[in-house]
Amino acid sequence: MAETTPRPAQAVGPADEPRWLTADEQVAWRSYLLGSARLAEALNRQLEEDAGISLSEYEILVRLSEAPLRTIRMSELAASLMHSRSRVTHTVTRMQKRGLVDRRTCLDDGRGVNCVMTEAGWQLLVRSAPGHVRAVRENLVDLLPAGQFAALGEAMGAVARGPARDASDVTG
Amino acid sequence: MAETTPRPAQAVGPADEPRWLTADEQVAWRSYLLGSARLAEALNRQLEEDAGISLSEYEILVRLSEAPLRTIRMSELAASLMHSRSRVTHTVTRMQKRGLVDRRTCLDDGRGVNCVMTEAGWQLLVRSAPGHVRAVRENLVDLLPAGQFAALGEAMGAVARGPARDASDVTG
DNA sequence: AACCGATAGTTGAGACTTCAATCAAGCCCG
DNA sequence: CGGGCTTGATTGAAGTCTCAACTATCGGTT
Repeated sequence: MAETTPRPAQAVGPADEPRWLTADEQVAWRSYLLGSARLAEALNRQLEEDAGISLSEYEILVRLSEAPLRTIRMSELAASLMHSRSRVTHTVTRMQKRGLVDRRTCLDDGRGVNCVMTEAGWQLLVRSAPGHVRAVRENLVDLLPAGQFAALGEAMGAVARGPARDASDVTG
Repeated sequence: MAETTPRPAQAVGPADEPRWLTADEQVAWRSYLLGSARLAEALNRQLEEDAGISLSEYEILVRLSEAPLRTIRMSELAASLMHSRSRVTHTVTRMQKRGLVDRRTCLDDGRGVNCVMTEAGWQLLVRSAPGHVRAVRENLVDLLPAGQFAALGEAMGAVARGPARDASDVTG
């Protein structure tokens, strides 16, 4: 077992010795990498085949469907999805060409742009939601006992919040 | 709360009524989506800045570093990463241009191609591993109590294995 | 030996994302 | 009012991934 160890540099200066992952942590981490890859793949494939949209486009439709007037500003859309502004711009442009969303100028802020879901977008969401939910169940929720799924949600919530940024961080 | 519900079609035919996610499941699922997006983003950024490679390239280097003769066949590489063959072909081509890996024809199978890590690839892995591990800790492992991280690993292992495919599945 | 379906890998086009540069509008301060 | 900084959004180029089509080899069959 010693020879093929993944740790490139076993002996490092004691001062800044990196804290390698333990064997158990390695296993968990690789499971995460494989599981998340597999899950993303499955969900994207299902949506693409059944509705002709990607998971990010679906997520945009969901956010819009929940918003008052089915309208959200571009930057809020980006923030709520943890996507870059540029990414949302491109994605919304493509969706707009397909008639799923529209752009409106933002009245109270000349810089802002509102993204509005069209009726066609709504219809597409209605049609694709059941299949998507089924895929989420088959590939995630129903694979785990309820408690374990809830725990996973908790954990990933902490990950989404990210490392606590205290004042000593060099943020600027 | 009723009006902005994300469920497009509340009333569906009772026969094939979709099993929507419960409110709790919704929260957990969205935490997953946000957390995984944030984590992938953080790890990719760190590797790109500090080592000039992406997470998938890093993973390829790790797999190679663990293999006998630091050599793996393309298709095994693809399988072990849950990536498509095509994706691995493209990625390896780029890495080869940068001198991180090399291709060798496979002696025992004329169709096969072996991917070999070069010394430069090994050196790059050695240099970048500490920073990457630190990022994994900061953005995932150290955010969770040890037991919770282990549980997450368990859960994602089940996800990686995927839905049990019994004989009644139409797989062919 | 010639065939045929399955497997390994590549290729190129199109779709998607990232990054840096740009533009426009808001905000603050003297 | 008139800078100058910050924020919101877009653009285009470069990089990456997916998908379908293609080539080549292997294995089993006759």
